[in-house]
Amino acid sequence: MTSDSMTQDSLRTANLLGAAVLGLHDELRLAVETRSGHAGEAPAALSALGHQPGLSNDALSRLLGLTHTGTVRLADRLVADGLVERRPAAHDRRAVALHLTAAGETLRRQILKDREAALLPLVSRLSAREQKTLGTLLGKLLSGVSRDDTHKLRICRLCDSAACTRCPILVPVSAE
Amino acid sequence: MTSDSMTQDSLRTANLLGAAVLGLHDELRLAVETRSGHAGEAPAALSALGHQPGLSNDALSRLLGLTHTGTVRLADRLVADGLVERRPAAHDRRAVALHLTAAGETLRRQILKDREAALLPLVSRLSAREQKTLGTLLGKLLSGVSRDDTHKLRICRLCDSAACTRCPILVPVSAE
DNA sequence: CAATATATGTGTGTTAGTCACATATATTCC
DNA sequence: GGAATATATGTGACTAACACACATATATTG
Repeated sequence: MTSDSMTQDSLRTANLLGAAVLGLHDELRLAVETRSGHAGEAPAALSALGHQPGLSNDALSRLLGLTHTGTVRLADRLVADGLVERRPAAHDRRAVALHLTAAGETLRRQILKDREAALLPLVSRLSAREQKTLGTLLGKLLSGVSRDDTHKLRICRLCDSAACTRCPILVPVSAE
Repeated sequence: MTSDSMTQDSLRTANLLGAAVLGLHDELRLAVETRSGHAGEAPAALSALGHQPGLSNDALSRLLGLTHTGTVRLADRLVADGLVERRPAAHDRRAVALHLTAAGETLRRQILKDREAALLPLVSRLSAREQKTLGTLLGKLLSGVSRDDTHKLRICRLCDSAACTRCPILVPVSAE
């Protein structure tokens, strides 16, 4: 195999990966936005607050990739909808601890279920062996994109912790 | 392997796929929006008009998944930026044929290059054999999501036709 | 040729953000 | 123990990228 054809093959695979990411993202976005009744980062916010209750606005903004202000406005909307409540933070009287309400927790579960319902039929078209291979390859790709710890949490902001066994990117606490 | 563990493994793979889609989509969105100076579907519109010059507003709206009105406004912005021009359509005097200007074509190439620059280093972390396997698996996933012909074109709206050899989902683009 | 369907575009509204700025609390450095 | 500085939240004003309701122009069909 010449270097040129290798490059050409890599380009093809890269392009195909881009198409898959775009096509699947469309599906997943539709799934989580329809249920939540909110667009943008609202579903991710609910999911992240499920993982890490008591997150501050500031921490949440880094996780979602929004500005601080945008996150405050997002929290406003979620509070207005009765999905999130602002509590005083434990050790910092400036900070706010964001927590899901019971309604927020219910909605979060439904969002994750809808996301799963969009993904599972696709994965199920593959054999058990193919699924295992896909998992390995995705793990390698993800370890390539992920940067610092915040970014890793960011990538996982819509994950279902119940389904995330042996997460390939939040790997052990070793040296970062 | 019990059915339960199979389901659990599938769930894990599905979740991992979701994380990869989200993490990669973040990267790709940043890449194409930064260069284009527009958010939302503008980069995809430029790319799609590269594939299919002369697309009508109506056809473009279906491709991008926007309402007709949203597409008209998007075209307004692109025309105002000198990237797109509206020409009379060939056989329908109601319709408008959207074409890239020279500046639009240049920007389109840059957008595709930026997208490729985000994807290629990731794919290159895999061996040639792994890349081939990934391509096969992605092809199967994509044939699972893609529905009608319009939807297939939609998935490919940001593809680089130069890199897309042996596209696993797309029927020939010739006739519109 | 009348009725209907299709394609574009305008006025108005909404959502999800942004930036600039103000306030309150922590932290750090003499 | 202050003073300077950093951090965290929040408000006012604005913008981008859409959506909906409606109007107009052209095609198509009965």
